[in-house]
Amino acid sequence: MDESTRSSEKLRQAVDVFWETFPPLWRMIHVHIREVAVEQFNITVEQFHILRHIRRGRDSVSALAEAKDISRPAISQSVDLLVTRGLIVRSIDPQDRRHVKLDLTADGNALMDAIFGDTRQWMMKTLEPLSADEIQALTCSMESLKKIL
Amino acid sequence: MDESTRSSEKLRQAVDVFWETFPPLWRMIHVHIREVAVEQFNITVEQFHILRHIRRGRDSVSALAEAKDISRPAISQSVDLLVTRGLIVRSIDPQDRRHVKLDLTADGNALMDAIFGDTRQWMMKTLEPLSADEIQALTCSMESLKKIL
DNA sequence: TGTTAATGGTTAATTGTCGAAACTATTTTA
DNA sequence: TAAAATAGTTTCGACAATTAACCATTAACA
Repeated sequence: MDESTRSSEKLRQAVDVFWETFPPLWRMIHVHIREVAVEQFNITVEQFHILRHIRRGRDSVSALAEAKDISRPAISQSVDLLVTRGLIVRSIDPQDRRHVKLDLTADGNALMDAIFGDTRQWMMKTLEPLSADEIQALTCSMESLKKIL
Repeated sequence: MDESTRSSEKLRQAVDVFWETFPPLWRMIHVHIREVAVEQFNITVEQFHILRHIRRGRDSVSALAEAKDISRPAISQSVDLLVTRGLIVRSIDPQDRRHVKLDLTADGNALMDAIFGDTRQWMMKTLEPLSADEIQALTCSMESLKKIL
């Protein structure tokens, strides 16, 4: 077995273990967020993700649509709902009057703080069984993944 | 700073880098699967996930509903569609006639083989820039995550 | 400079998916 | 044997997503 064959076997192995791990993990997180977001704050998980993106600086309908890979009208409607809920505000950019800037309100920020705080607690609790080395390896792995995205 | 404070800082760090990495990564995968599943095979990503679960042994409506955390009627309807598409078959378990066993048809299996093959190729290509050590660390991390789920 | 194209966003109409409630059928339990 | 629990489906209402058409603004260019 030559070098490249061996390394491609490793790759394949990584991909396979990925499929056994990521989907259930993501699902757990999804379920947890839903519990907090829906039951405590009465917003859907999708709305949570929109708020999350706005908080991270995606401040227009187009940017959100691109980030979430759904249509602009769909975003526009969700934004409508979140505006009426008082969680975000629209404001027109004087530099480019086509651009409608989106920002979290104080309420929106407070809600996100609460959900993130809660989720972080939960995730920390979930990861607690791991050893310090495993935590370290996990962090490094994610750093290297982030690098290639 | 005592021992437990330091380790909880590490945990928090892991959680934070997680949030910067996972959602965009998952989105990329989602987009890729959609490209293959929708454009080549004309099924939705959600349908793909149902087929994936069936393939992995979740062979009843209830098991799928539990695994995906959505209602049984929703699953039942999706299953309906996939049956009419000829991708899965329902069969009644003679041992327990309430239980409707779900199985992929030859077509369904072929479709999943194709999507998985394609996706694996794509993921391997995506992970290729990583060094052998990084791949190794990634695999280990996912093994340890799998352990605690 | 004035027309055209591109960008950013919304509205309207349609489709599709999900969930709750109600139902049938089967099996388990008391 | 009657009641309860389990497995699945059907119906119906609510919500979310898409496409097409639209308005406003800015950029491109002939």
